[in-house]
Amino acid sequence: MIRKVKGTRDILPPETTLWNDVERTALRIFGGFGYSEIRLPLLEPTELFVRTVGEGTDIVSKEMYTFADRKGRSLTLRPEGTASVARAFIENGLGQRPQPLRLSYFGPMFRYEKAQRGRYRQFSQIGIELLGAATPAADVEVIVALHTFLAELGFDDLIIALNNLGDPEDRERFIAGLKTELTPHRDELCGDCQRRWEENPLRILDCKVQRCRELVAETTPVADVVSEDAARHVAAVEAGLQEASIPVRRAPRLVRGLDYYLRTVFEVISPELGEDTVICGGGRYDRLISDLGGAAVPGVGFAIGEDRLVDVLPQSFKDRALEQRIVAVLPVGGAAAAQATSLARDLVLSGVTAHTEVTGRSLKACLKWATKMAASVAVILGESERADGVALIRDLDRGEQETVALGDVVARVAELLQARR
RNA sequence: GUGGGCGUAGCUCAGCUGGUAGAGCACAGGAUUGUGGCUCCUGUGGUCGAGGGUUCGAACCCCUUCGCUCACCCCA
Repeated sequence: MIRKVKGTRDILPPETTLWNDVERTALRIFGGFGYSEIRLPLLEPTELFVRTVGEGTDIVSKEMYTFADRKGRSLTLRPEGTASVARAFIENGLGQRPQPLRLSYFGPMFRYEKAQRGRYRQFSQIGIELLGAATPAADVEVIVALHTFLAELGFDDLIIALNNLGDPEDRERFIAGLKTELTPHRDELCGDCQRRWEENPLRILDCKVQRCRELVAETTPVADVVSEDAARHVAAVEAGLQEASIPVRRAPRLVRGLDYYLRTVFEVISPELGEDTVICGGGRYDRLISDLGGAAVPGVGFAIGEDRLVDVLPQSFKDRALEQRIVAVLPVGGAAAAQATSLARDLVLSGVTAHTEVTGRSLKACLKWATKMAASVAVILGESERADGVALIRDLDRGEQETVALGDVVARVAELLQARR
C-alpha cells in the first residue's frame, strides 16, 4: 500500500467544509479591511529564506525541504509566507501601487520536523501583511483584523500576547546584557539553555524548565532595554489596542523564531492546545524588504496556523459550518434516471444541495440512503408519478408526503428546506 | 535530532499459558408486491505492519525493520 508522506495528511469530508468556511471567513473579514489575496509559488529559491528567516534559525538550519532541480538550482518548499510576499513585492514593483499595500494569503507551508499534534510537515497558514506603514496604527489595525477574524469564528478564550523586541541594535545590546546578568548562574541553566547560550540566546527567555524560568525572571526584560523610539512605538500599539477593546497580555519573555521581526511581536495561544502551541504568530519587520534589496518599506503582519485553528474551532462554528440542507432525488425504476438528473440540476441552480440516487436501488433502499446522506427532503420520481407529470415530495424529518406537479417541485422543495432553518 | 507508547477488518477493539482470527460500528442486500429513521436476518471485508528466526505448529516467543502516535527541541 502506498501511504502518505510522513507529516502530511488527508483532510476528508466533512472536515474540508470547516476548512472552506474558515478560509471564506478569512477572505471576507480580511478582505473587508482592504486586504486582497495574493497567490504565490510554493517553490522559491533557497536563498530567499536563508536571507530573510535567518541562517541561525531552526527553520533554515534544519527544517527546510530543500533540493536541487534538474539544472542544479537550489529550491525550497516555502516554510513560511512573509518572505515570499516581500520577494513578490520587490519583483512586481508593488511599491508603485498606492501605499500602504494590504495583502492576504493562505495555503500550505513545509517544514521538515517530527510531526505531532498540531505540527505537521505540510501545514497551512492564513496570513496578512500590511506593507508601507511604519506607524503604531498599522500594527493596531493588523491585530484588530486578527481579533475580528477570530471572534467571527466564535473564539472567546484566545489570548493575544504582545512583546517589544526592539530594533536589531537593541537586541544585540539586550542579549549582551542578558548574558552578563545570567553569567553567575550559567551552570544552573538546563542543558538546552546551555546550548542556546551560543546558538540562540533569546530562546533562553521562554525555556520551560522551572529553574531557568526563575533565573530569567530576575533579568531585565527586553522591553526595558530598547530604544526610546521602539518603546514609544509599542506603547502606542498597546494603547491603540486598548482603545479598540482588544484584550492583550504583555508577555515580556515572548520571543519569535524568525530573525526579521523587530519591535512589535505577538502570538495567539489557545488554552485548549496549551501555551506551547501557538495558533498565530506575527510582528513588525521594517528591514525585511530592504534586506532583500528592495526599498526601505516597513511591514507588519501575522500568520495563523490553519491546522491548529481548525483543531480548536468552537463548537458553535462547527455546527453552523456543518449544517446542511439537502434534498435527495430518488428515481424509482430506470426510466426515471435521466429525469432525476435534470430535476437535480434545476434544484442545484435554485441554490440547494441535491444528491441524486444513481445506483438504481429499491425505493426502500433509496430512502435509507437519503437518510444517511442527511437529506431533509426527498423527491421521489416513480412510475405512476411519471405518467401523471408529478413527483412525490417527502419531508424526511416529519414523515409527511405530498404530490406536487413537476413544475412546482423546485419551489416547494425550497419552501420545505427554508422552514428547516 | 532525542525519548516514551502502539501496530489484528474502513473505524473502535477482543483474541487466556503458542494450535493457521472474532465482536461492535460502518458498508451492501433482505424481513410479501413503491416508502427511511427502531428492530431482526444475511453478506462483503483481514497476506494479524513487513522480513527473518525458534517450533510439528506463531497474531501471540526472539531479532531486525518500517510505520503511526505522544512529549521534548522548535514552531503555525
